[in-house]
Formats: sequence, structure tokens, C-alpha cells
Amino acid sequence: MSKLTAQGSSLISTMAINDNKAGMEGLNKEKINQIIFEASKGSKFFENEQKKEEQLNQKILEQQILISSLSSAMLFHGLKEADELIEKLKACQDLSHTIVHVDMDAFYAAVEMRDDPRLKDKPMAVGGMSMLSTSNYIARKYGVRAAMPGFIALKLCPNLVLVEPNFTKYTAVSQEIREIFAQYDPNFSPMSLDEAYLDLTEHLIYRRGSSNLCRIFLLRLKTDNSSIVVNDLECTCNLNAVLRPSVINLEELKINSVSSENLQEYLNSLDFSNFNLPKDCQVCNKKLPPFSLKLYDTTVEDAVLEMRNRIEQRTFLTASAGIAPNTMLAKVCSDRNKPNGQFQIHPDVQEIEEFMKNLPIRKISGIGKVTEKLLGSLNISLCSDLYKQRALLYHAFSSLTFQYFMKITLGMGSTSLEKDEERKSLSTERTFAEISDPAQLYEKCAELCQHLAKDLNEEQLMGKTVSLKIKTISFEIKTRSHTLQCYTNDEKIIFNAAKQLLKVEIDSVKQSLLRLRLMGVRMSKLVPQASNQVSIVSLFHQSNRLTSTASRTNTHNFNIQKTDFDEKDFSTSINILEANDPVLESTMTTRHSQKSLFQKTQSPQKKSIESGMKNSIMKFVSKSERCSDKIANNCYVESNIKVENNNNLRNLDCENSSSTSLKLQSNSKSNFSNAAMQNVSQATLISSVESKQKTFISCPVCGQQKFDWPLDQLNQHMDLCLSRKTIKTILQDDKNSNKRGAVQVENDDSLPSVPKRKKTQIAVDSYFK
DNA sequence: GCGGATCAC
DNA sequence: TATGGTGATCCGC
Ligand SMILES: Nc1ccn([C@H]2C[C@H](O)[C@@H](COP(=O)(O)OP(=O)(O)OP(=O)(O)O)O2)c(=O)n1
Ligand SMILES: [Mg+2]
Repeated sequence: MSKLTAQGSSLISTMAINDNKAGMEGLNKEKINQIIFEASKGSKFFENEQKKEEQLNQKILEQQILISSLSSAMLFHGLKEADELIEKLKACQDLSHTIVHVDMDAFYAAVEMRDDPRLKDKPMAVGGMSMLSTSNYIARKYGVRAAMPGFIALKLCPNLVLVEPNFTKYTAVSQEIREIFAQYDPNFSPMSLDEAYLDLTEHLIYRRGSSNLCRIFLLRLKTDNSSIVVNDLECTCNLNAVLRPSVINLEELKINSVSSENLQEYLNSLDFSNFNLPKDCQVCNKKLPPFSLKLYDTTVEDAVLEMRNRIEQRTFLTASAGIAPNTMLAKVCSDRNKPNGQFQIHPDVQEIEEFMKNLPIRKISGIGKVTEKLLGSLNISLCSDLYKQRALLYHAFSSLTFQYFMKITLGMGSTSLEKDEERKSLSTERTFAEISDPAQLYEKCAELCQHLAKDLNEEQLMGKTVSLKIKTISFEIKTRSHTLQCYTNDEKIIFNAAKQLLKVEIDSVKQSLLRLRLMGVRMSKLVPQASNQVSIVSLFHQSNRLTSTASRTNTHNFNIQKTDFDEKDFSTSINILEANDPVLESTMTTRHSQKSLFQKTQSPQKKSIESGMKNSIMKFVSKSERCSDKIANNCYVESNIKVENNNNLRNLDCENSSSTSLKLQSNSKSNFSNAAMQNVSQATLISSVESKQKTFISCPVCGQQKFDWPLDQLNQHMDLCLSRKTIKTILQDDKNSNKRGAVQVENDDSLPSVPKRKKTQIAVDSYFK
């Protein structure tokens, strides 16, 4: 009899070890896959993966049928279309930008190793028995990587040390590296805590005219060429902040008398013990460590090396970087010499072509396992194959995806970084031990809604569409959504909607139980809470009672008795809503939210994310292996940004580059009923400039409903808001309720329009460029 | 507009 | 024993 093996037909391609990551070259894939297979087979998870695999194979089959049905005339047409597109693309290829992608090495793992040096020479991973966030490079040799369950990782590598994640630390490091990024490109685009795109084009222009002094930075002396070794007695602050100013302002440092060619040699010959420098750090009072000075050239390579070294000096962590004329290439390059390396593709068509020729498509951001397999069935595995098969691709994929593929094969990508975009959704989800009892399911749902409502308030957002996500114990995922008539941030209204979506699912499995392992709630169609504007309604409220609310619930269905979905009640009533006092939490907010890099040059899919898992339930393994942080937090968090700025290349107030760029409404033909109203509304308009692409006008009366142009609906809505009945209802409602804040009008016959159109807006910034 | 799928990190 | 969380986009209805 034959034993099932990973090589047999039962191997799940999408489950096999993924060696696409840095540090995973040339490992024993066969053995690893066999272990993964043995550990997984028979599980619910595995069975679901098998199901997905079959689905994918079916899709491939259909694709093959479609392809084989193509006549030669159609193929010729595809070829012609492809070639025309390629000509057009080539014509607008832009090699004038210098884009850099910076990515920290084994980020979470590196932070944990930094803070517990005993981990440095051991295979380790961050996460728990259920799931790993990432692993260090030693562990990667065993096939241990991100998104792998810890218990399987331990089978691959029995000596693996698991460390639970510390998100506060990762966020703090992220802030530090972003401060450095900002000095090279104030408009840098963070993709996650540990990586960002930068456009160095402008910096390089500046850099070429800068003095040598601006390009000298401190390096701690390393005993070997691995990581910086810290001594308990020595200062661990950022030397380029606490000491560099003193050094480069030294009288004795007469670098102007030295030629650029000999300057580095001269710097090496200096003995700083002879100079008048502080012996102790002025921030932490510890002894300052020995250092050397390094001069960086005006080239990109040196600019990026300088940036990476400054990151390492500041965080004791290494970064890798890619330099190229566009984001797509820069991303690939940053992986090329990982860890602690960099790689450049020069702005040269031939060099790009040469690079793309043998590049596996899987290396391109946006092409994942599934697309790889799909393309594989068309004999495409390298980027150059995309060109060879362009006629097929034209027919087999959508126009957008086809264009994406053609850009890839030409080595084209985004040449500009998008500004901060407003978020489009906010969600929370949790995996748990099986729940099938409806009452418990509703309770879980309520918890999630409470969590979501809190997050919405912290972000000062309201939303209109509530989505419920469920994953059964067999890993089948479903989402169900409902769009409300009003924007809301009210936990109860959210729960009401989610509850009913859940009920439908519970009821749909007749005669049996809905058995879940995960539930999630998402809010989308978001608009900002217009909290900072004085609404006429709030004046009524204030005159009616003393308490005024800032971040309380903003939805208020005060007048329309809608028989709407969100108002229906449930027999399955649960008492979870009584203990819902909003708890104030001090939250660490990242000032840069991720940005999407979407351009016509970018993947038709995926954009950006902050790392999840923050709330993931992870258990300690080897607690005893861990030791307390040796390095005082203060030293790491210490930014000293002013000091660093004064002597640096750029001025940067860009720290808080959530850049409050004012937008002007280019065509504001308003239709307000009187001049006074117009004034109110203009104020409202100014307060709603946070949206780059969309401008909403809040109702100047209730301050809650948002309107897009044209303003007919606003006018109509305001009539209702100002009606005596409405005002009466507000006052009445205030008597009845002691915890409502602003008011939301619901107009049932003319629904407040969901903003659809994008208005052309002009950023004031752009006038000052 | 909705739901499933894919992708990134 | 055990296979995450958050956000975004695209495709086909
Ligand atoms: N599926 C994933 C992938 C990543 N991360 C987290 C942990 C990583 O440390 C961090 C950065 O992701 P990277 O893809 O950049 O991976 P690393 O930085 O860990 O390794 P490297 O960049 O050296 O390949 O995001 C995660 O939680 N889940
Ligand atoms: Mg990384």
C-alpha cells in the first residue's frame, strides 16, 4: 500500500512551504513540505485548503478551455492590442524619479532579539502555538516563517524559541524610523510599521549642493560586523541626536582644510579623546560609547546607506532598501540583498529589461500564490513570460489585470507616492474556541460591535455599511452586509444591524447549529464625525441640559420612526448593552496611516495595511527564556529631533506629516436659501477638508448628515432639520435621554445621498511648490 | 451594492 | 489542542 506523501496528488500547492521570502533560499523543501503535510492532513483547515485547491483547479480548467477556444484571428487581435498598449506604455515611461523602498529585517523578531541578546544565535519566532507573525533568519533556514502555526514550526525546528509580540515596542520603533524617513522625503509613504516608500528625487538635488558636514554621521564602533553590542553602562541613545551636534561643531574639526577625497581618511585619523566633547550623555547620563565618523557621498547609494545606518544607530535594528525608478522595482530590490543590504536598478531601459528577464513573477507585489499558479498554467513563471504570452493574457484576464501584467513585464510602476488617503473601512474580528449557542454568538457579536464603536469614536468616524464576517469551524468564510440609512457610530445601532445579519445566518442552517470559530464586524462607507463644528442642534441641546458631549454616540434617530431594518428588535434579547460606559483608553495612534499606492501602474489588487495581531491571543512559550528589557525605553523613544534637525539636510516639521493640506473647492456654486446659511456652511466646508478626494458638506443644523454636491439634497434635508416638529422632537428627546449627543436626522423619502462623485479639488500646497 | 477571493504585512 | 487580524481591491453578479 502506498503511504500518502506531500509529493502525491494530495499536496496542496497553496499550503506548501512558501520560499518566496528572503532568507529562505536553498532549503530542503521536500522534507519541509512533508512535515507540514503530516502535521496538517486530516484537519478541518487542511480539508478547507483542499476544497479551495479544487476550486482553483476548476478555474484553471475553465481558463484552459477559454484559451483553446481562441481562433487564430482572435489571438492575432490580442497580440495587436497588447502591442498597442505596450507602445503607449513605453511612450509614457518615466525614469526621472528615484524611488526607494525601505524594509526592516525580520522586524518583530529583530526587536525581540535586540531586547534579549540570548535569542541572537537561536532560531526564534514571534507569535504563539497557533500562529507566528514572523521568524528570524536562523529559523527561516528550517522553513519557519510568518503566517505559520507555531506548533508546526516546532515540528520543523524543535529548538525554535517562541516569543510573544510586543506591539508597543514595534510601534515605537516605527515612529523612530519614520522620523528618519521624513528627513529624506517628507511625503514618504508608509506601507506598514516596518516599511515605506520614499521619493528621493528632491533630496538628491539638495544633496548634490550640500556641504560635506551635512553628510557626516556617527557610527558606534562594532566589535564584529554583526549587530551593535550594547554595554549596560553605556549610553544607548541615538548618538546622531545627542552627540553629533557637538562633534560637527567642534572647533578642532577643521574639515574645510581637507579635500573631499581625503576627508574620510582624515576623519578616521581623528582621536576624539583629545577633543572637547562631553564624556557622558546629557539625556541618560551614562557614559558615551566610542564612535567613528562616516562621510557619505552625494550619490543615491550613499544617501540610502546613510539612512540605513542612521536607522541602525538609532534603533539597533537593520533595514534593507531597494532603489529604482518606480515603486514596483524598488520593492523587488529591497528584498534582493536582505538582510541589511541594498540594491539599485538604475534608470536605464536596458538594465530594467535585463532585470525583469529572469525575475519570477511571484516576486512582484500583487502576485500571490493563486495568481502565480493561474499564470503557471499558461507557462508563465518569469516576468518576461508575461510578454511572450501577451496575446493569451489579453483574452484570459480583465482589461485592468492585463494592463497590470504588461506594465510588469516592461518593468513599470508608480513613479509618485500617493498622499495619505482616508481610510475606507474599519473592522474588528476575533477567532475563538467553537461557539454554537446562539445566545453566545449574539453576545460575541455585541462585544465586537462595542469594540468597533469604540474604534470609530477614537478615529472620529461614522459609517453607513455594517458587515458581519463569520468563519465556520470548517473554515468557510461568509460576509453579510447591510447599509443603513444614516451614518452612525452608535454601538447599539451597529449591533442591531449585525445582530440581524447574524440571525439570518443562524436561521439559515435549519435544524442544526451555526458553529463558528471566528466572527468580525466591519464598518464601511465612512465619513468624519463633524465634531468640531457648532451645530444649531447642539445649541438646542445645550440650552436644554448642561452636559455636552464630545465623543459620544452621534447617531440619533429622533424623529423618523422608521420601520427600518436597524430598528427591529429581537426575541433573542441579550443583556449586554447595559454595561457599556465608554471607557477612555489612552491609545497609541500612529500618525501616519498607511497609504495606498494605487495608480494605474500598480497591482489591480491589494494595497496597504497596518499589522494585525495586536489583539491576537498568544501564549507564552519559554517565558523563562525571556528577560526584561535591558535598554531603557526612554533612550529609544527619545527623539531629539530638534537637535538632529538643526544640523541636518532638511528642516522637518514633517514629523506630523498628517499634513493638513487645505483644499479649495474649485467650483462652489452654492444654493443656500439665505446668506446667513451660507456662512455657516462655509465654516462647515472648511472643517471638512480632511478628505482629499471627496468633499462633504455637513448639515449646518444637525451637523451630522453629510452631503455631496450638488446640494439639493442638503437643502431638502435642512428644511426637515429646521422644521418645528424636528426641533420639538430634539427637545423632547433630550428629556427622555440623558446620554445622547448630537443629532442625526433621518429623512426617509429623500435619503441623504451617499457621496458618489469626486470633486476636483486643488491642494493649497500645490500653489507653493 | 453585495459577496467571494486575493493580496499584503 | 492548536492555522491570526486589518484593510484594500477586483470580479462577477
Ligand atoms: N503574515 C504576516 C507578515 C508580516 N507580519 C508582521 C511581522 C513582520 O515582522 C512585519 C513585517 O513584515 P515583513 O514582510 O517585512 O517581514 P519581516 O520584516 O519580518 O522580514 P523581512 O522583511 O526581513 O523578510 O509584519 C505579520 O504579522 N503577518
Ligand atoms: Mg520587513
